[in-house]
Amino acid sequence: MIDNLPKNYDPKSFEDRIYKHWMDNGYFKAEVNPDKKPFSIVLPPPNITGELHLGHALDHTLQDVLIRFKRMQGFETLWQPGTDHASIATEVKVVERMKQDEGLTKQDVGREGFLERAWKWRDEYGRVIVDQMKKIGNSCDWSRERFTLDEGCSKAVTEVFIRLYEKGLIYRGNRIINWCPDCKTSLSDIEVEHEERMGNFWHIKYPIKDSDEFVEIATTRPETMLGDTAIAVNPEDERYKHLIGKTAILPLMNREIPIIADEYVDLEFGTGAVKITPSHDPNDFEIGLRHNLPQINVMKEDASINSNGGKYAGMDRYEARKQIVKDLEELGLLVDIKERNHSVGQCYRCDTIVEPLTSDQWFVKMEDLAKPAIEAVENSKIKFIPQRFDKIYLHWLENIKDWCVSRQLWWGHRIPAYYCQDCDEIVVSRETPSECPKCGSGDFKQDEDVLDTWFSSALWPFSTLGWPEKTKELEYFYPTDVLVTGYDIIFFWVVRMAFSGIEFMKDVPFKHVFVHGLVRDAQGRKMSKSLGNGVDPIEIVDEYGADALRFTLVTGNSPGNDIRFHMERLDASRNFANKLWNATRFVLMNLTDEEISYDEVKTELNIADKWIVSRLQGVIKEVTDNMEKFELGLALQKTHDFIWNEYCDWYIEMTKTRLYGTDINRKKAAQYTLTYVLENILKLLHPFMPFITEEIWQNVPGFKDSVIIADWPVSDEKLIDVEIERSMELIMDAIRNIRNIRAEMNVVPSRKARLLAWTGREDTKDIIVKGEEYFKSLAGISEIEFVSNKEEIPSDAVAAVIDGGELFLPLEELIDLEKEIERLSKEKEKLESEIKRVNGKLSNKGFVEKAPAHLVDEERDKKVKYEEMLETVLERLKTLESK
RNA sequence: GGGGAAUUAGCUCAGCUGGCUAGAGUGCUUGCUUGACAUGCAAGAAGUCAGUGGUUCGAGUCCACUAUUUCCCACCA
Repeated sequence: MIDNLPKNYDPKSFEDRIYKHWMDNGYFKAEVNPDKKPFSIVLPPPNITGELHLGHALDHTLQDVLIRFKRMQGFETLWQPGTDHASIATEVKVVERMKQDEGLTKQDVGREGFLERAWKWRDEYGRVIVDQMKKIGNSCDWSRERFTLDEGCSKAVTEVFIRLYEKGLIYRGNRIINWCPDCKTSLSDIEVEHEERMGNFWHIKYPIKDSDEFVEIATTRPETMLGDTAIAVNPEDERYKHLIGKTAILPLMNREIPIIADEYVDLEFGTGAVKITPSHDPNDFEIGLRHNLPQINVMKEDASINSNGGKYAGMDRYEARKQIVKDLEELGLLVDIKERNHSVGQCYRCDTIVEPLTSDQWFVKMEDLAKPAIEAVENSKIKFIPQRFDKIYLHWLENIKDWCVSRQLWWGHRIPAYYCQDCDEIVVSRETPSECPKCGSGDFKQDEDVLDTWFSSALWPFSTLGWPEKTKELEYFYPTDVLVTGYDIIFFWVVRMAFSGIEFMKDVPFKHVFVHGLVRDAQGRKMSKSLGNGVDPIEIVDEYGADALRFTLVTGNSPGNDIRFHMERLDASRNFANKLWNATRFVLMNLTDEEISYDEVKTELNIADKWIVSRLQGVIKEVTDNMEKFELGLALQKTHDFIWNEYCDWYIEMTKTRLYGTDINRKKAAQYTLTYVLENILKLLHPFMPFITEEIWQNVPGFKDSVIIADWPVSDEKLIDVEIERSMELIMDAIRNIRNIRAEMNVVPSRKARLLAWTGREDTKDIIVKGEEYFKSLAGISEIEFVSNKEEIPSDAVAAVIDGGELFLPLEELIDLEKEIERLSKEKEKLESEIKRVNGKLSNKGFVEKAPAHLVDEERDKKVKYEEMLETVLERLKTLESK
């Protein structure tokens, strides 16, 4: 007897120790190894803005499962970890902290002072994040940890910027962009979140010059009228045709603006006349270009009105709006105020309402880059799982616009563009240029702006492997095998990695994109700080263990779908861990140090041994298939069911008589099989529940090294025995039947009963003989007696009808006739409905002719079986009712 | 305006390419201190697979429409 495990599963007592064991042995380390096939995943680098949440835990668990699976399969696995500097998000946080702790602003401390604080922040949170990932069990190669703002990544960013610039794919221009007045930076289109809101639609009339006429326009943002430079109408609009070419007077500013015709204007919408503000509306901007209209920007960087706004200069944009409406009203130019639902753009980091405005920015030209990225998905070089996401990806890329990549921030990669202070020349270069190619001046100033944070994450799959150097890692591990990420960052990240990888590596960055959903709270709401409904994964690990958390996240989750997180499910997961723990304890308590070989026991293996071994092979095959197809939830569910229902509930119980018996050979067969199956169970479960499987593994004598590096099991066809499985099904079915009778008849568990078996077929008899010991140990049977003539059965016995026979329990005084009739009637109804169903199928000519032969045969077999059983039941009912 | 997803037991969800009597966890009912586990064991009740059509020998699964919920995308001022 080996008794080295405590009675209850206590993850805290071993998880940290196990993780250290893995680290000390270098099991996570990836090497370039030409003798092995590579398998690589890059971790979506978590933002250093804070601590990890359940969404990360899900994302990381899925990756760890895949990596561990492949590692066991013998691949050279690289899970490349790292963190993201998250330019704008982190800058917002650092600014907040600075204000709170020191009462200082960015301007107070200056660029250098700010960056100093930001790096401090990064050191702090970078460490926290890594610690949290370790707690969850992630087997990343920590020796390769990277940061998007480290030296290597920065070098890659500069290189990419320069190469794109030289290719003409990056340009600087004055365009309309999204401006966040709070972060005081430009934003790309996807960094703006649109929300429907109720707002006002102000109808304003503009006087026509040299006329008594007015033209009425409608706007949701009256303050932008300060920058109006035209009025546009549809050229086909009969109402306004006569005004085209005339001049209107812009109220409040008293500026003369032309009335122009443009197809863009919708006759049906609003008044059919549109005020044109090229500097503050993307459509107006386009119209302005078409008609050579001047651009008048009326806002400062905090969105207050600038000197172009006349008497409103200095006012906040909403204050100005109020005043403008009031002034218009006083002038009698405000015609109407209507309520209207319209969409408002907000900054994705601070929720401030974004202003579109014209500004000098850097852009990436997207058309040429998008094309091959579209093709990569179209011809399946990149496959989305589930597939439906390729539509989303394609739609986005097909409608892509140029990407504004400059940000008026400090925390990030500074743009490698230098401006000659003596002429207007721009030089894009790896380092500060010494001489202006145009005027010869040596006086340069680097662009103040930094790059969009996604510019650097786009390079992650190759920048982390050493690009632009031609490293052996890059050669060996690129392209990565699968990218695991949430659907919410397909646009931000997946798309950009795709076109960057294709452009600079001439190959896709990943072959599969395994998409998961968001983790929501029990009510289905997004977890967020402001709602206070976030769950800290580390608290869960402390309370339930990392394995229970991982189990909870993987089960009940299918690709691409959100999951609701119910704390109660953690109990179930923990209970499963405890179950496995105790099953192992049972096995260990019944082992000796002596090693048992297969040859020693092979002639002693009985029906139960052969059954569980056969079933194991089936499970191995199915689970492996599921894993290969990214069906991780299914794989885990099947492993769980096998362990609990088949191994624990049936097989372990079936070994007890032999383990407690005196026949040493029979005992050894059970010990051998228990151990063999346990070993395989631990392997199958390890990717999902790495800690408990490792802890158990190392406590079983004879299990070599660590389960983390054990070979993934391969299903052995030779060990699959359909006949045995069928026999065992019959025995288990009979046992359930007897248990059911005993429960319904309220037979006390301690009361053993004789079993009288009548069998119509020889094979059924054989099976019952083989299962005799299990009827005794699992169904409370004292002895089995076969009868050839039903007349010998006492009339007060209770019957269980099985395939090919009838089992009688003579319970004498305990029998409740009515109850027994009721029970059998239920049985009868069930059989009748089954027979009806089977007959329906078999009498259908189409089914018999077109369905696969084995299915038809199966139905025929069933028909015979059920009809036999029904006959027996009817007979029995007749006997009872005559009493 | 366009696109996607969801709708299966009281609750939370699986159900992969159409083929056993539709499953699990949890909750519920009943009985168990059975020498691994009460974080457990055994037995049980519980489903019109949202609705309507269609394809098929066969539909929870495929197609169309409808309803409800939900997410994403979009420049209608």
